[in-house]
Amino acid sequence: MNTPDDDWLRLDQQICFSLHAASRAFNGVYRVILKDLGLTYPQYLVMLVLWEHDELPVKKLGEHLRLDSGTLSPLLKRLEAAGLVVRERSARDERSVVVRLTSEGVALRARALQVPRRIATSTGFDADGIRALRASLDELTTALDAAALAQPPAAPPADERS
Amino acid sequence: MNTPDDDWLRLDQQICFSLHAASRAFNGVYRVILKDLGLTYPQYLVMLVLWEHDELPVKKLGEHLRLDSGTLSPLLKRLEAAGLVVRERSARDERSVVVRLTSEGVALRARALQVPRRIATSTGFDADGIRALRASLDELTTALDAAALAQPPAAPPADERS
DNA sequence: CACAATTAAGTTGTGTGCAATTGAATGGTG
DNA sequence: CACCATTCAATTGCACACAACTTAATTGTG
Repeated sequence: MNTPDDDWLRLDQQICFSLHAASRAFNGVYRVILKDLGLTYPQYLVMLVLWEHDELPVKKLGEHLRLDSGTLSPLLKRLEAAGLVVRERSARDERSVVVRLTSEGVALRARALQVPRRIATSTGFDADGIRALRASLDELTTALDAAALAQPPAAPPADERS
Repeated sequence: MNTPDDDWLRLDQQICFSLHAASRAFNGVYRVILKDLGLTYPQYLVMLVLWEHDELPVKKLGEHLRLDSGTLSPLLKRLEAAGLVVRERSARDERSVVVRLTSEGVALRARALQVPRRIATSTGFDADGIRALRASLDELTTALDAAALAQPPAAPPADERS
């Protein structure tokens, strides 16, 4: 069963559609469930990290979430406006901004405790199924990240004179 | 091994992180590869559908892609500006707008033929692995969509008087 | 035929996501 | 110590994604 280029365009469609669709479907369920908490999905991800670390510089937050300041800055401003976090420049390194939970932010955790179970139920997967899927996705992400670094055919080494 | 709520918040983090990360990693690889074609990832998805159907009303396109006019209208305008498609109101139903490939749009398909193989390589998965992942994702999407419809606790039946 | 309900696109507003740039602060190096 | 490269946030610009609303056309019903 060889796969001529023409068929590949169809098969490929299935793969990217599937991931794209799953991602947005997940987002949709989170949106519904998180509405009670007044959080968006990405904001919830930030809160999850903060609930585990209490206080973090924006940089570290970005590393945990794979997001840069371009995304985090406005998002954190909204969380601050909502009274869930405060941001203040670090005393030791004035370049760094530390994000800290307010008491309100800490308190929200209690109401968030029910979220994971509702999500898990919504997936229709059991614990093992979720674990397996997560493993596949992580493997995929690792491979894709490595490939993304290797791909850029338009960005050569860039030394050799200059 | 019971899982108290406190642990769930951690486990959950893993799941949504994984999917979120995988989705964006995929997007990143597509971005790099599609740059040659001058397409974004969502635009590529639209083109894939059009390469199979040649001409479709916006509504049908949205059903294939699970996207609404709010997303498609500006996206299609950009594809039209790029000379890949034309949009014209249907003669039979003036509400409907039909999207059709231009000869340039048809021609682009030839250059897109190499994309799926490069993507497949980037995933590091073989055909079976991809198939399995796709199956899991589709299953997940189906469950999530069903759950999203069932969830809304804030949108009761809404008949019973009124 | 008249009119309400429905349907299709488009528009508006909000919130990411990311590349590219800016500006301030820090850390070497000579 | 002076200067340059690096680092960290923030900002800007562009492109989704989606809810809510608007407008125009069509359909169903009386």
